[in-house]
Amino acid sequence: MSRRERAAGTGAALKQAAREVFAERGYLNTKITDITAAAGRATGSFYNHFAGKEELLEALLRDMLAEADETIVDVAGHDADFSKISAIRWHVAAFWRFYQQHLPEMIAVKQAAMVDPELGRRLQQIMADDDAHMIEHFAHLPNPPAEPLVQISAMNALMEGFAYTWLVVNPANGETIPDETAIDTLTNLLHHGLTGSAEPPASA
Amino acid sequence: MSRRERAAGTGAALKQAAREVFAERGYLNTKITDITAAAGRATGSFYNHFAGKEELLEALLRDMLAEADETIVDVAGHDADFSKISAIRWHVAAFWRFYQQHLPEMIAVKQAAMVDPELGRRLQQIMADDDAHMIEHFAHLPNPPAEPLVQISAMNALMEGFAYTWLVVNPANGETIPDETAIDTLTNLLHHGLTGSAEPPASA
DNA sequence: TGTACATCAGTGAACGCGCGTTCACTGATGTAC
DNA sequence: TGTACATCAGTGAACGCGCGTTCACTGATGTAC
Repeated sequence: MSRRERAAGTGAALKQAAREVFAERGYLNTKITDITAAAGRATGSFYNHFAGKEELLEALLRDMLAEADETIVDVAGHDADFSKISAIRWHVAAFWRFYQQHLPEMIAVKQAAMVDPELGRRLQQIMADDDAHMIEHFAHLPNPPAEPLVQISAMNALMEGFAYTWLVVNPANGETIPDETAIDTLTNLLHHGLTGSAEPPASA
Repeated sequence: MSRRERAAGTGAALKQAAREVFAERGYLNTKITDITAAAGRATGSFYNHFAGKEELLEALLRDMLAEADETIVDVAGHDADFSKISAIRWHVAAFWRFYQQHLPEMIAVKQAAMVDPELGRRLQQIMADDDAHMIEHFAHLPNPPAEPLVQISAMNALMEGFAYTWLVVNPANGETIPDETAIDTLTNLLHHGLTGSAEPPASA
């Protein structure tokens, strides 16, 4: 095995170990030695690969976004017309799946941003693309909101907070929710809430 | 000045200083010496009053809840019928005001619970009363939700996340929102979202 | 009311733990000739 | 292909900083007589 391969392997092992340990006890409660121990490496090895915990997190986020960019090719089913409940459900489901797949990163980012506002600001920059994407969707609503950014922040607050509650906090206490219930709940709230819908209730 | 008075004064000064400094740089980033310095006392004085930062936070929360119990007497305008938008608005406005008034505690609790799940669980216990209160409100809806606790968690996620964004994060970047816009946005989303309303859009 | 001792809130320097970070060392891979 | 040296990933003990916590001391209030 070449040096490069070995180093790449250790780097990957550290990242994978970090994901596990972040999911288990959170980002802020994780020590460097927790990560190296979980990866089965010596303490000092960590610094051959990352300048610190924050840089490792940034690497994880880069991986995540790179993967997301690849996956986004299969956007079959994407529909920009948010007046249709199916379009909203599609976005909600995509978000829910993404959050599940990247639970360690979601937890870590939330905790890190809370302690380091500068990081929070940088993340906001990255997410601005998504916001722009959402604004377009809002254009299809029967009565488009006067301040779409406020609507979007509400939408994000709802989805992220709900996902954090039901995919992080409650499971730790043994409470879970079926994916379908979660997606239905969010979809319903957003559909009626955003459209100010005149449709009849979904279920009698 | 008697000893008791002096001690009470220092205790109050420490709590007040903690509130200021929590609001300014957050709970997790606050050192004991930050609090004592802001209160104009010596480091050691802190431990005459609190066993540590967490106990101080608990004292702040007790104060907050005690105050809330007193204030709750003026519940004029309270209406349990959540099918009416005015009832929802009243609750949203009360929440928004409460969050503003207790910003330091809200920030601190959010951060502390994130690092200490046990504290999170205890807070959940305390908030269970509010949830029960909300469930009653849901009974008035035209189509009461099958799982009210899920609805409530969504409602809480939305309100808390939105308040945190617009009262903590965004103001730190110079972005603010008028209270009325915030309350309108939340009210609208919840009203239509919860009722699955058949009412016409609020604004043409 | 006055005096002598006890108690206590407050002080801030010093202590010590936890943990991030470093560094001299090892053994294996890469390179030069 | 073989040998000698260079480089580098990995190791883990040791170092040192930051910060929570302690503690001997001070001066003022409380108590006893």
